[in-house]
Amino acid sequence: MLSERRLEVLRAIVQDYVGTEEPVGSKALTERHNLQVSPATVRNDMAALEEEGYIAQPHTSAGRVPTDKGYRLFVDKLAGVKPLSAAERRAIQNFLDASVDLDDVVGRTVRLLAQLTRQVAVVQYPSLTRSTVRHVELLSLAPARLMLVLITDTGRVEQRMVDCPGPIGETSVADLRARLNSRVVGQRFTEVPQLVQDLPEAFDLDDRGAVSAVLATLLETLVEDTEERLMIGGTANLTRFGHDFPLTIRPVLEALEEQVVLLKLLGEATDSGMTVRIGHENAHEGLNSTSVVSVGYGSGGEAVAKLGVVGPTRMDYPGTMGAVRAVARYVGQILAES
Amino acid sequence: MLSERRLEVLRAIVQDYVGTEEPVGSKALTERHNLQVSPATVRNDMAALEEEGYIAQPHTSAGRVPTDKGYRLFVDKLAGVKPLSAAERRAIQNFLDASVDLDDVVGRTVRLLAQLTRQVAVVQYPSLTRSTVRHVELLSLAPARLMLVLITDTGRVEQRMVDCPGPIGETSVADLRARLNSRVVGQRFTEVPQLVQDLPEAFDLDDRGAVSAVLATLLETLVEDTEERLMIGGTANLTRFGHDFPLTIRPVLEALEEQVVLLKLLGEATDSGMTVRIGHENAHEGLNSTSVVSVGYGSGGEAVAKLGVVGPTRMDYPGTMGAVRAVARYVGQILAES
DNA sequence: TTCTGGCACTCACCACCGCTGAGTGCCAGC
DNA sequence: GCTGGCACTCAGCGGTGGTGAGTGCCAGAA
Repeated sequence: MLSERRLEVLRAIVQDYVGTEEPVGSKALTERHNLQVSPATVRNDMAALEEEGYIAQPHTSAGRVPTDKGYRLFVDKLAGVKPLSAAERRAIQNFLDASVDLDDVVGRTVRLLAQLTRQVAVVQYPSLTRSTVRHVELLSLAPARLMLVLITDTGRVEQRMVDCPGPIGETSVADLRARLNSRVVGQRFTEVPQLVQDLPEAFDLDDRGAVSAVLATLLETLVEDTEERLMIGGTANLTRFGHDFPLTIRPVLEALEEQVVLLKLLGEATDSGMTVRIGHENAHEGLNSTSVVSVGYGSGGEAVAKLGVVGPTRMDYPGTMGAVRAVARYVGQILAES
Repeated sequence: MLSERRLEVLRAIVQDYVGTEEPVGSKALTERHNLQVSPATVRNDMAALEEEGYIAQPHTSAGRVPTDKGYRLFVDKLAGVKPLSAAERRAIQNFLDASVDLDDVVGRTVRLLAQLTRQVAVVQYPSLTRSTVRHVELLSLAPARLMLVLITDTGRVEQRMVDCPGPIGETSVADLRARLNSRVVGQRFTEVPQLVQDLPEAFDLDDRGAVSAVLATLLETLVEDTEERLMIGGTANLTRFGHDFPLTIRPVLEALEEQVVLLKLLGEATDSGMTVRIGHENAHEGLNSTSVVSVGYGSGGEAVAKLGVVGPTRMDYPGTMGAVRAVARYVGQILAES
């Protein structure tokens, strides 16, 4: 087990390295943090920390740099979450309060997160799985063509074309619309299938084909849309990544363009707490030199989606975690109000 | 006026430079292109071209590099648009045909363009200004709260909350819905305001407040949504930009995050032809070392929105223009079908 | 007039060299 | 277990010289 002082040394190394972006040596450490011991002692501690794999030297005769394992220990044991200042919190609230619709909420959240953390921000649109149906609308566009519009309690709207096997009259459409709504409004997506399965039986034989087509499209929309949409922002912050550019930044940009990768990234966060994945803990290898801080947010007590930031492993963890948590909290409030 | 051969030399310089990314010298030129004259002659021509500002030397004793003015001449006079191969065209069509909804069409288009051109792609969502109304839907959510849903012929759906000054009955809502639709369906957005202005008069005094609120929101939506949405992709291609990285790429990433900038960028394209803006021709200074190739696309004869790519001034113009034009054409087809 | 071969010149790039200084590991002594 | 001292390592920096691609200019040929 590492002594108290050695942990203190590790903390100091992480803080200094994050600040200066340069390997930190024993002398500088004793000067900047009042460790009350000599550089030589610190060197011994560093040797021990290196032995255990918490820090590493880029090359002999250079200072030490934290490893992924070192950051992990730092995040788990040594650092808290740094709360935002009152002014910052007010600014967040004002900025988000000005949103006009769901797209705007998400867009603003992304910009806000990117700006606060000076990193790349990722925000998932509120999930449909946990959402409930607010309204289903059916419109006749042509005799055998309908448009289905689904509106959720989170303010999301999805629409699909439905091509029916045969024409369906306006009154039948109205009837179907009414019956559909009376059954599914206020219900969770997951419960919809069983609630509508016997609907075709209530209609004339002539119309059943069309009704079935509508239901099929509806169910498909519910399922398909569980694949969430995302918005990302602040990619310009990647330029602050490091000096050895193209190689570092490229795989990250590529990873960020793949929705699937991003969704997985966020997906691993648990509902309750914040998740921090450091360097190689990220499954995707393009993100091996990045850390991801993510958290769920929700309108009620439950999380409906996730948001987070992607940055270099050398990031200000307490500050980033503070910002992510605060933003998630406010977005939740905004969603609850609307 | 430049002689035929000098134009030929300029063309050769552009082609070589685009291929190798290195300043091109007189000897290499005569070897790679069969110019039928000696390097010395070419040197004289180069001196003349430089005099006129079409090419420049990064430093003495280096080869020549085209200037923005040189590229401009190349694009205007020396290069055609390189059509895609039959296989490429088939691939485009197959890929786009698989789209399920508008978001998907735009998303696929962006990915396609980025992949074909190996540059950053920007696609504007079909504009509402030129669109027509397919349907307006009104839903009562609470006694004095309605939801307004607007569906366009391009498949776009917008929804807004309407808070009415007082409660409005279900029959009045249905009446308003019917009247609204009978007046505006099939009409252009720009014509809607005058078509609905006298609607409140058809209602009881009790309901007029609510009707006015609905109309106000509708008109607001029409106007607001002329600010288009965009989708961008292929940012990872920026890493192929140049060697002197952070400085080149950063302002571009920043510019790409600002919707306003991008919209202006595309906005300058004329409806009919393709627009190529080279280097300093772009108003935004972050994009001074990039070229933008853009073109309008549309479902009918008319352009409803724009799309394009952003890349280094040193880009393969004929190929890029070919890809952009082809993609725009197919997207237009897809939109016309749906 | 226009093109060509020849020639001197320029200068970015690269490899090499030695210096400097931050940082290290180890050890003997407190 | 901590400290001061000491020898060692090595990335980074600036200077140096050679190389070669590329140039401009000029005199002579077509």
